[in-house]
Amino acid sequence: MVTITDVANAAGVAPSTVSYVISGKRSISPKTRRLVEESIRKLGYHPHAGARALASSRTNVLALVIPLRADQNVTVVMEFVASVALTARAHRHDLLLITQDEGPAALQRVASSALADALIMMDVEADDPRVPMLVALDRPAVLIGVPTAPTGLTCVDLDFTAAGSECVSHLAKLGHRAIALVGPSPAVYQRGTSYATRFLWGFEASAADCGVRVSSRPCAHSYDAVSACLDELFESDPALTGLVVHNEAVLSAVLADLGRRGRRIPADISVVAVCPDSMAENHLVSLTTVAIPTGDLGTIAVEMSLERLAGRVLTETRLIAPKLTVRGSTALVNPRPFSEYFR
Amino acid sequence: MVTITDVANAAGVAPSTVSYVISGKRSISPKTRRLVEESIRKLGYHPHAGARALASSRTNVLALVIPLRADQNVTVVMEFVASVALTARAHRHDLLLITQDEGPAALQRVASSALADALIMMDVEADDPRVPMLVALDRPAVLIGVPTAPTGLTCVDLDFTAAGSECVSHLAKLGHRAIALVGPSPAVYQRGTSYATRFLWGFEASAADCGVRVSSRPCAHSYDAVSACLDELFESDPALTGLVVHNEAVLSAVLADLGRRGRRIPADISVVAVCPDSMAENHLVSLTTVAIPTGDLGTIAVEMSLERLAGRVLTETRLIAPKLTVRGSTALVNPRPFSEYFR
DNA sequence: TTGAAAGCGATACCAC
DNA sequence: GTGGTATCGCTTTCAA
Repeated sequence: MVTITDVANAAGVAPSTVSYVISGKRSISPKTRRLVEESIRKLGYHPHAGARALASSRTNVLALVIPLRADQNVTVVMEFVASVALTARAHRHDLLLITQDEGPAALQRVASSALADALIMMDVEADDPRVPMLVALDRPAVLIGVPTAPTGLTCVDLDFTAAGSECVSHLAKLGHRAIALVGPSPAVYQRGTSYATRFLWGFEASAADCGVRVSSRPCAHSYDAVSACLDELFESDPALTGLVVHNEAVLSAVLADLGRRGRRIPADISVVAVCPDSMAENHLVSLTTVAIPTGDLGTIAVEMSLERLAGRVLTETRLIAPKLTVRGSTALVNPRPFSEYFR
Repeated sequence: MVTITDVANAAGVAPSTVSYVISGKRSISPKTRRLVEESIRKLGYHPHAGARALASSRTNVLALVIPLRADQNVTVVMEFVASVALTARAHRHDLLLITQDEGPAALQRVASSALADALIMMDVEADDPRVPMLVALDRPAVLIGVPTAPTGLTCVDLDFTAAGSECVSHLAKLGHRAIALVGPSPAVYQRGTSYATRFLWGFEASAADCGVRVSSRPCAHSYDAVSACLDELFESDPALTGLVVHNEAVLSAVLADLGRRGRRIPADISVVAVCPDSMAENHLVSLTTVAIPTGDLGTIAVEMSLERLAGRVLTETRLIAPKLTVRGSTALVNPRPFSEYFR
């Protein structure tokens, strides 16, 4: 193993000088710098992470806590992980992956054993037992999502309330007067994962404002569940012409089932999907979406963590404004045949 | 911060004794053990990971290198990550996530700076530049996938050749005589990711054996690409009655497009999907699959890494036998109307 | 602008 | 069965 002393010897300087060349924490003569940098390259020196952590109480590692549920939207999680990983690396940090199922104890463990400098946690539930733990910990933490009581933690998320409104008002502007929501799986609501409820608030509030009739159902991810969900929605409001799908996992099943029912998109029914933009073109119809900005969320989460690590305390809940992109799955409402209204 | 000395003082023993209680590397009297364990609990002691790594040259961290491409099968990656994470934790190890785009240098960095004890790498390409790097490193490495020259590295993967055969022979047994393969995206073939070619070998070899006619096309993940791909396949062989889809990302698009063409599954066309079993029920039709055993692969990869860390050298390429599960998307070939054969 | 040396918090060897 | 202590490789204070 190549140590800092090896480098120092090769360059004919003291170990501390090598350390300062690397950290840039004091001025170094150009000549010394060149000498040291060359030795580093020549020897292929990489500082020992453990030794560094021990001496500096900085690991340069961020811990990311992710959900591993099957009923979960995999794409969102993956894109988010990607974004966090890339941003972290851009700031010379590495990523430690923690799975949610380990619960609060894992956070404790990671923080107390100095495995990471800061924690980023996805998929926060309303009354999440990990939140008080995070607060008790001495490390900076950033939440993706908004718990009932953020108690000083930094949060970042899509403004799901605004997103819900946006979906309804877009459809309302196109003349739709009966709209339904295919929501996340029942389990998501049961856990009180806040984005589900926040979206629903916006959805319903906007419905009142726009004077449209709305209904909604959670929806599990099996095809049968999707089919049953649509059955119920159409039954409760046969005049439905607009559908909002806030459940990435069932998107293609919803589209397939609408096809099976002979409902053409967007001629018979308009569909707005809440999902990452990267999914918009993978279906039979190019989808009008309200984007889940996975990339931005990841980047911001990392940058907020680093801000806090740098001592800048920002007790902030940052909600990102939704962006709706019109594509091929929404259109002006199609006046229905006379007969359908009076049967 | 609670240190080992704090615990030692609280228990009235030497720090080394605490260390030995924790590691179990020498016998301890029941009384001392109880005393120490109590102090540990009471103080909430967690050993400092960096200090431990420095002293023992073990980090208890595994590095996992994953691909982040959009054209990639997200579900497979996620399930695999989950399995690796869980197995690692079960063996008291943590997981450091490395993204593939950082290339060979990242592996070098992680190994040389002692960030992890061993490396697990997914999505290995035939002539992967990271493989020689991995060989040069002093750390154990396990590959998911099989490069052209494993040069002593431990590899584990589904036996994709056998999987390809299995798909064909299942369909052949049902009487299908014209079968097509919707393959991974062209990019996967271009990169020489070996599972694609291995599957194709098995697919074509078995076709010869079973006396069936086969054709195949790679397929990108946009709906348009899927549609074009099916166009070509049906054009090159209008009598097609069996379809094998070795591309999880386009599965639902394929099914949707078959629907659009008026081909019923399995009445008009049988479909075998190569994907994790967890995806079998999410579609309009319950899918006959050859499972990608993400869970097993992850578990085995971790256990092999730990074996090598324990000094047991197993220069082994382990291929897992495919398992085909019959569900609702394959059926006995449907004799086509006379007219279709002669038009 | 540079060097010497005292820790950081564990592990594991050597004694007893 | 237990304790003392050198050691791991780096950072950072103090001194020059």
